[in-house]
Amino acid sequence: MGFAPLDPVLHNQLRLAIVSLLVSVDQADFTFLLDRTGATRGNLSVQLSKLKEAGYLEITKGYKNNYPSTTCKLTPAGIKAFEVYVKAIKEYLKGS
Amino acid sequence: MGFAPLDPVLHNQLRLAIVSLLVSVDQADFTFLLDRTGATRGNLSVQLSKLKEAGYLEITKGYKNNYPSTTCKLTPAGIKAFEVYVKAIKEYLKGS
DNA sequence: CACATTATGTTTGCATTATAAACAAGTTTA
DNA sequence: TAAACTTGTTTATAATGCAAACATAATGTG
Repeated sequence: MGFAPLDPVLHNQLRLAIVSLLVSVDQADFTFLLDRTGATRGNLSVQLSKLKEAGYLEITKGYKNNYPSTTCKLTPAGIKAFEVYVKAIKEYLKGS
Repeated sequence: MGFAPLDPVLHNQLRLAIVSLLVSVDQADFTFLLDRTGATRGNLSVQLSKLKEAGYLEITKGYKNNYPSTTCKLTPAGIKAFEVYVKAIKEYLKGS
């Protein structure tokens, strides 16, 4: 039993944190993710775009209290990818 | 409870696989790691060097059947780092 | 009203990383 | 001896990560 490949989209600290959060809360806006992950805005913006481009999340832009607000939600593909990733990486953690 | 940072030395597919293997078998040579990880020689060589440079493993060069043989073994720091990494990444996998 | 400050993100630029191709050095086989 | 195999290292470059700089609009403040 070799090591399963790790989805490169998810094998990144910030993107993994984002997806991990979204799996739990189902939906979240930019500011929430910013707060929970501790990332910079720039990095968060970039990584959200990559997750979107991968088809793992859906981004909806709207307004909240007159301010722009970006809302993120995992797609079914995103949820599935997370599950696959979790299963795969657990193989690597044996021996722990 | 935020997300703990993930040791960048270990947060790499090949290096993690190497360390994971070494935690189990205690000691292994280049060819064994090559076979088990499926990596290319070049990549394996580079990543072993990085693990060594990080102080996570000790490399001993010798001969086996007249051929050069590189033997790898985790240092205590390497073992500790793996444990810390495992604990840290498990936080990200909640919701699975 | 004018001007600073806050809120929310995006784009850009540079340093780091990952990885395979090319190279090296020696051994076995025919 | 020449070809092929074994064991690894170095190098070149493409991809990635990340924060600084930029952009835009709303809100306070004097």
